[in-house]
Amino acid sequence: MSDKDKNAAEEAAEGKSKTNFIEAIINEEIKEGKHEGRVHTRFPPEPNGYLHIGHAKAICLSFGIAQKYKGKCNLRFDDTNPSKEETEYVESIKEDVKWLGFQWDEEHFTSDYFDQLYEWAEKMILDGKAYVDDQSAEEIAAQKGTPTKAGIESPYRNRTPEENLRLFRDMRAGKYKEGEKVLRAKIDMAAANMHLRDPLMYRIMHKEHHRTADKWCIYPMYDYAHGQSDYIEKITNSLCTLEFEVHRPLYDWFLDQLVEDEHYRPRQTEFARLNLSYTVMSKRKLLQLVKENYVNGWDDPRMPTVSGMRRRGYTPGSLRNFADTIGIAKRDNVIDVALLEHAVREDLNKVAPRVFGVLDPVKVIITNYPEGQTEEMELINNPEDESQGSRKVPFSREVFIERNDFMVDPPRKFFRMGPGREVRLKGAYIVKCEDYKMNAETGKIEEIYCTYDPDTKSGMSQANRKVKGTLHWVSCAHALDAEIRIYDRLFMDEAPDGHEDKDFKEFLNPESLQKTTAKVEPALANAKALDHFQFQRIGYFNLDPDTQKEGRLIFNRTVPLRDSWSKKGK
RNA sequence: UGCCCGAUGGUGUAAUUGGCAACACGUCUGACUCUGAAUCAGAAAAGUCCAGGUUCGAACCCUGGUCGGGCAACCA
Repeated sequence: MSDKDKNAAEEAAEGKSKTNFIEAIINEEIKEGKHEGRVHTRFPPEPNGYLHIGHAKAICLSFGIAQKYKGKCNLRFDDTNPSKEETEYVESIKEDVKWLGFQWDEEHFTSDYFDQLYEWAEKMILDGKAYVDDQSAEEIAAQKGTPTKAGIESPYRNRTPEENLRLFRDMRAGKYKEGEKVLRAKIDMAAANMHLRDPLMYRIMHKEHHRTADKWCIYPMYDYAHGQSDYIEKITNSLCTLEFEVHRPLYDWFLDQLVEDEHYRPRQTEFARLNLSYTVMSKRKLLQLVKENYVNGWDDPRMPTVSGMRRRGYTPGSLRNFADTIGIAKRDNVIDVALLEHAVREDLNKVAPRVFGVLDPVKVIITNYPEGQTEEMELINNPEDESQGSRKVPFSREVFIERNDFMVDPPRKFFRMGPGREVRLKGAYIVKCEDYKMNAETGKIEEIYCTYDPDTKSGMSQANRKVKGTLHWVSCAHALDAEIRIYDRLFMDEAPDGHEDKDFKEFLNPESLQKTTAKVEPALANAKALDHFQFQRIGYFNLDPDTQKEGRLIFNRTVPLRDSWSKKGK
């Protein structure tokens, strides 16, 4: 654990951070002496996909609460549906949780509890609380009624416990086909809460389970498994998202039937899930993007997955800060991605070295600089961290600058180059734009002609002269060509998330991934590959995305014109 | 026309649980800058969905509305 983490934990323990409503509930429980002040949470993903930024919020919450109260937090894989779950996902989830900076106290699988759950099911059958239904899924659905109309009881509802037990054991023994029989809880077909209308507890699935293989052919449903798993693990606070709110009465009902030690009864509390603007987080849709090759895998840098964001250069700390900033509440929310991007910039600015690279080069010729001369300019690697030192960058008569760092007719607050203007080439000289060559047909700038002031080299007497702005540059003679993948937002507009069936792929940004040849400084010669990300206001480079261990570089500004400039004119 | 939940500046969250509505992001203005659009200084912006009620006092409690979300998978 880093010092920073420690401080955060201590601060939280001392109650310096703001308290959310869940902490208020826990404080109340502690005051009442519930669980003897013990706090034990859990993060229970289904291993059917990769974790995304929404999960990161949930992880920070459950693990964060445990840290704050010096309690425990378990990682539990909710693997009750073998048709969707895979070991690949289990591994990625563990990796992502660790990367986020959390270590779970216990690791479990719901499948570890299949025996116990089965035993409890038999008990419920014997108690007359559960029965085997022979009807089809369609028939059961039809009998369920609607939110405004009560359901009707199954003709099999009143079988004797003995018969139910025999049938249930036969189900387990594999005597029936999928869909032929199910086990249902006997609650109330007229309940106002649809989830209480004799919900399914077990269904038959002749499927290989990623952990129990073919041991079972009946699998428990989420509602039957979750509360009991919490109970088994002695979870005190079971935190989940809002859509499970209507499940809580059922969660409690099952516990009512089975809890023997009230002391260990867990409590479910719901919070609002994260919604991010311009971001699709539905696992189903992310899976579709992967399967249909719209992206290059779950960890494609454009994906909102934890692994994608890792490749994109987000730091664990920035994600935790983000989670902390958005807080926890029960009301639906949509967070602007700008807030997330702000969190990375804040973090990256402190750690990432700066380099020169020109994505869209225009040649600048310094007409009064001696031909063939080269100077080594000393550049600070990170203005926010002296310990990162400096490097030498060669300078010569012809340099590339960014195309959008020059405007023929600059608006009021444009501090970069324009005809007749002086700007500083960062770490080198002040230059003045004397002339430029424009393609008459396309209006494209082809070359810019400048003169330099030899007395203004960084560190020299005249170096402090005020100029409009500062530009990054790369010497033409020394520039390296770098194949760069430029990543931008995956979705341009608000694509429908969740279960809406509109084709969200229509909202994909066709230019979310572009390849270009940029001019970069020689120091990047050993970079294996460069991925460039547009974080709204800074360009960010990830060196060597394969190992993900190498550099975090900030390419000196690659910001497009601000809207407000064009609005205001000059 | 059922049940459950929610509603506080543009956005998101607070408000010592009934006691001066605060913080962050964003926006705007100015300053500064060898690019961090960072930083610094300042400003605008809600009177807490509406209508009643209780109270010395209500964002908070009560009643009735309005609006928004969720719930009818052999998914989780």
